[in-house]
Amino acid sequence: MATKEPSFIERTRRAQLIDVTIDAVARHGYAKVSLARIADNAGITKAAVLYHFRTKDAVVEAAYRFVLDALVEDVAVAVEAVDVQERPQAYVRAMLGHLRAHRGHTRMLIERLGNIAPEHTPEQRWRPLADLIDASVRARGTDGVDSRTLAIITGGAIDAIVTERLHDSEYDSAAAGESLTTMLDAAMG
Amino acid sequence: MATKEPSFIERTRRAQLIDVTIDAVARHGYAKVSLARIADNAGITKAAVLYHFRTKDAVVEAAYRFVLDALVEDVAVAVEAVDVQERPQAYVRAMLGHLRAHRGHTRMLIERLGNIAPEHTPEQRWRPLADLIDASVRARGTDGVDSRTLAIITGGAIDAIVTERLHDSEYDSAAAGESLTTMLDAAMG
DNA sequence: GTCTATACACGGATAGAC
DNA sequence: GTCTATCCGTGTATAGAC
Repeated sequence: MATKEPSFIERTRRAQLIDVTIDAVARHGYAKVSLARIADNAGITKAAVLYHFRTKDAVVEAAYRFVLDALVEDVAVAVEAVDVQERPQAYVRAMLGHLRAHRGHTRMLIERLGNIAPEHTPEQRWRPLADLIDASVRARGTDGVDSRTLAIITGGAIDAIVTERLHDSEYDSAAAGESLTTMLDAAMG
Repeated sequence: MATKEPSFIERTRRAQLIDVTIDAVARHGYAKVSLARIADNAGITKAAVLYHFRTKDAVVEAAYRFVLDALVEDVAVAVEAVDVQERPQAYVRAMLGHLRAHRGHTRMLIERLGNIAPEHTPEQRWRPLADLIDASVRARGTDGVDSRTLAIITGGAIDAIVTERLHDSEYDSAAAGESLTTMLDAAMG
């Protein structure tokens, strides 16, 4: 039972709305994005926006999804390009690199990741990295490593580095990433 | 010229409002606290709340301040109780310990720290720990350590550990703290 | 000095006109 | 399929009761 194919206008409008929403969040922050602002920047009325999305949150969620998918895709490619032992470090570098390359996406991602969305458990955030860590330590022959904690620590550290760079564009997030990978490497034995 | 002494009722009401606000945030999250809810839980009207505080944000800010002051005080005592070399580790332990002891304060703190308040630069967050790290490495005779980055990484890691515990009260944040202090110790040379 | 009543502006959501 | 009119909730300002 395939759902109805969306029309051309439908897809165009949704893409446009996602685009202006990402922009609005980058400019004014997650909390201050109003439906009116999104509608205004898209050149339509509030109700017209709510025709294409059920609620305002759905618009923002879609924009977040878009940005997140780009990140996940990018990181996945980078991670798979290297040897199993080096994947956790590649994860860190790819994450920071992607956000440096897509500065407009940064604020959206960090402000959302910080918040607690009912439907996204924190596990979804650390599980992928924890799996990479498990595989890496297995390949190294080390053991006794708590991959969950290591992934949580590393993820939090990445957030903090990115946040710092968002406020100070002179901050060298690549160098910070190297410090982090070094610490991670040592912790994995 | 000293500012006017606040009356008994004034101090009592403010304390009560701060209390119900902390509770409301712990229950429903930072974003969903409305002035109406605060007023309701305190048994007065919205306007009465705004008599004691200029705006809704001022109420929430005061509640945040209250919770933050308790944390800072607690951590400062713990840090000063130990030797200079061990202070960064004591900072981590005290931070996690305090949040374990005041679970009702946790959500308030992390949701606020995540957000970007215009008046609070991120430096205020990492500077104290960076100073402890600087003093510690000086005492150890190590050098070449980027204390800013190390503080940012550690602070982000603490946030992530606390967030995880907020969602899974079975999670052993003390053990995670030990992993973190070990990593920090290694990074300081 | 402390509070209630009321009124307004704005944001989000819905019903129904076109 | 798109937008107008409208409604409800939230934050804020003012007047005035006690």
